[in-house]
Amino acid sequence: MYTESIEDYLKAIYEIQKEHAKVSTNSLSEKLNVAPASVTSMIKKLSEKKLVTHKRYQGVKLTKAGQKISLEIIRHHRLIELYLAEALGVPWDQVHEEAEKWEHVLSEDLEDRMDAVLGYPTRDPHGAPIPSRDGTIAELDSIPLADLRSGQSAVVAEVSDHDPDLLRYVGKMGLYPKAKFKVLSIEPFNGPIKIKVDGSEHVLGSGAAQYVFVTEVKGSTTGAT
Amino acid sequence: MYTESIEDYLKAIYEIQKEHAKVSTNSLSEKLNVAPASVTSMIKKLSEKKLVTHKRYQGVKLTKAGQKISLEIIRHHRLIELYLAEALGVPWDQVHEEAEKWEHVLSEDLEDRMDAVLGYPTRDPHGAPIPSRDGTIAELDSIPLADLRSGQSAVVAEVSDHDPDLLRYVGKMGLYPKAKFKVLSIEPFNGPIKIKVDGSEHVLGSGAAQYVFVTEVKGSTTGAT
DNA sequence: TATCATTTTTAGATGAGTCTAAATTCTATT
DNA sequence: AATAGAATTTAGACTCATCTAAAAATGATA
Repeated sequence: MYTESIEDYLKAIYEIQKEHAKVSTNSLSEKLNVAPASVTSMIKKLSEKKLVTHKRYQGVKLTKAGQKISLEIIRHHRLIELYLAEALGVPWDQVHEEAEKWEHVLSEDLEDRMDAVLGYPTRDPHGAPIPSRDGTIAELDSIPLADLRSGQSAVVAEVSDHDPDLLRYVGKMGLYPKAKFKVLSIEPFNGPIKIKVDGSEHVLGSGAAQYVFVTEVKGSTTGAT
Repeated sequence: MYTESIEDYLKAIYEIQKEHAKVSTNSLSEKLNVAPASVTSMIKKLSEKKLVTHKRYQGVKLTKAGQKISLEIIRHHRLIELYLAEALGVPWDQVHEEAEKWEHVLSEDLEDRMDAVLGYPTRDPHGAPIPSRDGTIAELDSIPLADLRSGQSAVVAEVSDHDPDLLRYVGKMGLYPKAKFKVLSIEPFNGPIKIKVDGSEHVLGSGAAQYVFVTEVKGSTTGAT
């Protein structure tokens, strides 16, 4: 077993790697809320344990072994989130925080039991894919809502869980995973976006729209500038 | 919030205090699997935080504040045990280990949700009382099964959860909390005990019978020597 | 291409919790 | 009451993860 701290680093590296290719000391420092010097010394340790590869001043990259562990933690995290939401009615903006602590102490046996009770799910409450036990993960092919055009309709695939306020904000509009909606208008220069979800209209700031990812985009691409 | 280690010490002190009045450095050392010197230094810290009182060479005692915290942890522990058994079907010999880790990271909100789902229970799967939120606990008035006499019948109140093997052993005989049974014979000098539970007979070593606590004792006290 | 701001690393310290070995205090027995 | 053996505490060291301050490397631009 690895320490909680090591698990947190590996998870953070995986998440940054998914978006940025370069996983810098600074990005980890920000994500984990620790000083850059602390990151450097942890990187040294992870590197010795062959969980990451590291070239000085060039960022880190997970090894096979490192990725396996990070996906195990992410599996724990997302199964827990879904379990809390489904079985105990915890609101989707609170499940992340709870899972953040529990994920490090969940046994494999309990993981399996939760998985079974949930019916072997593939998505967490925010739409993020749940890695399988053997370490495969179905990453989504989705785009930010902010990139849509007027007149297009789409389906919510995933909402970033990094900020509870964001989740409450878009939740009030009904923008949960699998929700269908239509873009009525979208203003230029990152202006507000008017959408129709389940019969009712809402206006959404572009900041939030960056963090709502959608699929099944249909309709005119020429509606607005 | 206190560290996991502090919580473990407080819980251990509570548990020893319940049986032994003197909570010695050595008893803590054994219960927590740490060196006696480590206990001494932790006692110093707990004492500074006013969670225990301590006279050198004379053992420790929980303060009001210390007891409150230890009961909160025990509440977490026992609610989790019951939840795991009821909601996820975890066998009663495994719930302790799982709860031991989870108890330290359980939020108050989740505690409340589990409490409600379980219907505000008063006993964990081993029959131990669950402290209330405000820190009251209904300690049981029970005696070890080993102290019974031939011919007496009684009801299982609680089984010690300190050893999973013990739980599996007595579980095979049906000696769960609330089970009624009758002592058919009991041999002297800590000999084997023959009992009848739910229609079938079993023989039980006195070692195990020390850790099974019973109430509602009825019948002859004069049956055996 | 030389310089300067940014990023990263090194050096050294800190706090938490643990350990071993040695000293001290207590207690039971003669 | 003296003393042997057990329990407890002190002293000093270790690991883990972090920090701050300072040095070094990078790379962007004038």
